[in-house]
Amino acid sequence: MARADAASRATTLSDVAKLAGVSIATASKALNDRDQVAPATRQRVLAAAEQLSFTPNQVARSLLAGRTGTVGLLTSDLEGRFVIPILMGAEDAFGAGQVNVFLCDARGDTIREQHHLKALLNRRVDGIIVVGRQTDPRPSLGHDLPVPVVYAYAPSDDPDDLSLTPDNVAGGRLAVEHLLACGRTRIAHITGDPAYAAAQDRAAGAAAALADAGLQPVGTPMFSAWSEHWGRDAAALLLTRHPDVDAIVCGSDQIARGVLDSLRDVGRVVPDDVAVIGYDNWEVLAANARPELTTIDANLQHLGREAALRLFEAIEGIDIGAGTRSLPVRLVIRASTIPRR
Amino acid sequence: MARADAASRATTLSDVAKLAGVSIATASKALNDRDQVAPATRQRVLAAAEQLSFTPNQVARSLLAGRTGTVGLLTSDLEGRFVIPILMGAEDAFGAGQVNVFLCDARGDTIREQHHLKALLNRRVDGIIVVGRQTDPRPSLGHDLPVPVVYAYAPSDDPDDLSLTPDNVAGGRLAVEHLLACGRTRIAHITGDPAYAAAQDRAAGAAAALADAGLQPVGTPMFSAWSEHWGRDAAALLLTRHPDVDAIVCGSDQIARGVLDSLRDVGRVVPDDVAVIGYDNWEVLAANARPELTTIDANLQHLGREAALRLFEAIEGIDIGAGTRSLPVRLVIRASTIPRR
DNA sequence: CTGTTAGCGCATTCAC
DNA sequence: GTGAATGCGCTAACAG
Repeated sequence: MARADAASRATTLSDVAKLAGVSIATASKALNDRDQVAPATRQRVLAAAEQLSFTPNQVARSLLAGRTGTVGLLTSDLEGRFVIPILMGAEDAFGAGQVNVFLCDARGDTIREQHHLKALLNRRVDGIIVVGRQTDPRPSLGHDLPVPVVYAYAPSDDPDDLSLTPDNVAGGRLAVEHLLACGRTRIAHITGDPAYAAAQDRAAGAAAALADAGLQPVGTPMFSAWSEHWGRDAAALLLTRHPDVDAIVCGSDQIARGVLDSLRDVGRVVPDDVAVIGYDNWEVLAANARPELTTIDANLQHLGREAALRLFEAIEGIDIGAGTRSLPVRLVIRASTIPRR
Repeated sequence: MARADAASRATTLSDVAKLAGVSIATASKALNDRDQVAPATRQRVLAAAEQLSFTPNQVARSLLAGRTGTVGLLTSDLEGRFVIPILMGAEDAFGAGQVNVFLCDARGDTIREQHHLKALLNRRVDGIIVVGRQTDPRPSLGHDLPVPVVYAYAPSDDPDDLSLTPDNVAGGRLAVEHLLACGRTRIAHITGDPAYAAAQDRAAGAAAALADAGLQPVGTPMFSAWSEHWGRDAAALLLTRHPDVDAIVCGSDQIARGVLDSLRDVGRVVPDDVAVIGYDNWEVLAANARPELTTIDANLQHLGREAALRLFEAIEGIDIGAGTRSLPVRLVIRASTIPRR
């Protein structure tokens, strides 16, 4: 196990000052590039610091500055595949600078969330990002907090908060428009739990795009679960009722995998007979599908980065506004909609 | 956006003391349950603290105590599905108590790792957990650190460090033993990249279990990529060469999914004709497979929790020992090895 | 240019 | 019991 001799406390500024033969004030100035110090002494101090491998105690600095250079990342579920890229993006944006991230997983429990919130505040974080696991609005943390808050993925239910969420309506629209561009006209929609805003929004976007093109959807959107199983069952049902379908928009990559499976079972060739498009661009599912799956990518890492940048601005005192902003999504084209050359 | 009136600094202990009409020393004692304070005054202080909704500044406390109640979680890749449950387990073990976690993603870059390490040290974390993405040994952070370190998943290459890693040999063995118990005797192995210790260890465990049973493996272990594609190709090849195979141990759930796919293509019924077992218990893949996939679960969340607990002990000054400890894995039985009743 | 002084917010001696 | 003083490590005023 790694544990240095506990006797030797971390070297402190006064150690450096002593070694350099100056006061701790001058040592501080020298190390912080303040200009009121003679070049020679600065060199001595720097050398001393180097020799002792001195690094300033951020805790002391934080206490003095009233700012810690830390932010809290409050999430509801870590296992969800949505929060991870967002978290990466945020860590990315921050990590580049001088700020570190406190990760707190509330496990979807309000009590625990409050507990974590309080802990973060006690640690004097400079700001907080709240990351939800659905795009449905979640309760606001309120406005009586001493630090700014940005909501990512799950928007706050309070329009006075700033929330960043992926544009699911645009995603649904994008999917249909791609299929239309591929020459499809008999387009059906199989998606997940109707209680999710994500399901409703994507369906709405898809429907709107169809309407804009003067087309009717094939059947009504089929809602149920976000699972591969449902994708299989739904596709089987769909093919019986509407054998003339030539494209299926799926609410998730999981569903799309199930759909592909069923299509293969009944001998329909993808994309020649039926084109299939997923949602999420979950690599392990989309890139390994047969054929590989065209899908919508919500750009979550970018979303996380944006949230971090906005928070950073707010911390700097800049007004970042409020409301829920829908961030653009993008189409990832693979073989399930475009035949290979 | 949420930002309280910046004018009102956070209420401090002296505010409470003033309101309660006592010195800040007594206020401190009252709030910290020290016994040298009259019940009446304690009540007054508590009431004042409540009224001002006072919460002690952890930064100041940390500076004073020399301990921050924070730990660093240094990981190489967040997107890897291995680090997430470990991270959850650690967050879990810590979150219950009074410690918070700094998350640092080094993106697999040594430079960035050093950078983060330094930042964590400057923030005076009480300890560090290093989480790798493979079970291959990784470079030690060294022993000249002022805080204890525990390595999770990827062990340190230095035997003087404490490392916790899943027991892949036992996993391979467990898989084969289960198949043997199911009455299979013609067992093949399809796995991933041979450069991974995980692939080698699992293969070794499987081979040992076969040998113990006095059986020969069907063909030699097939190594290549950790992908569904490879699973399909390998299974197809295997069936041509060894049509009499009655069970396949797969190095990952992804590979197993590909194997299942190929088996279905050629009309082999799982598990009746051929039993299939995966590795990782990656829910989205295993639970949605046709049939659902029996697999090995590495208990990563438990591993994360253990790492956190060991680190905590080390912080408390308890000797946690050193070396690489392999933590037990478990079998998750689903329909791909046991026919449904 | 340099050093002395004064805190940041809190917990802990020690007198009273 | 209570409160004045001390200091955690550092930076920002000043004064020299």
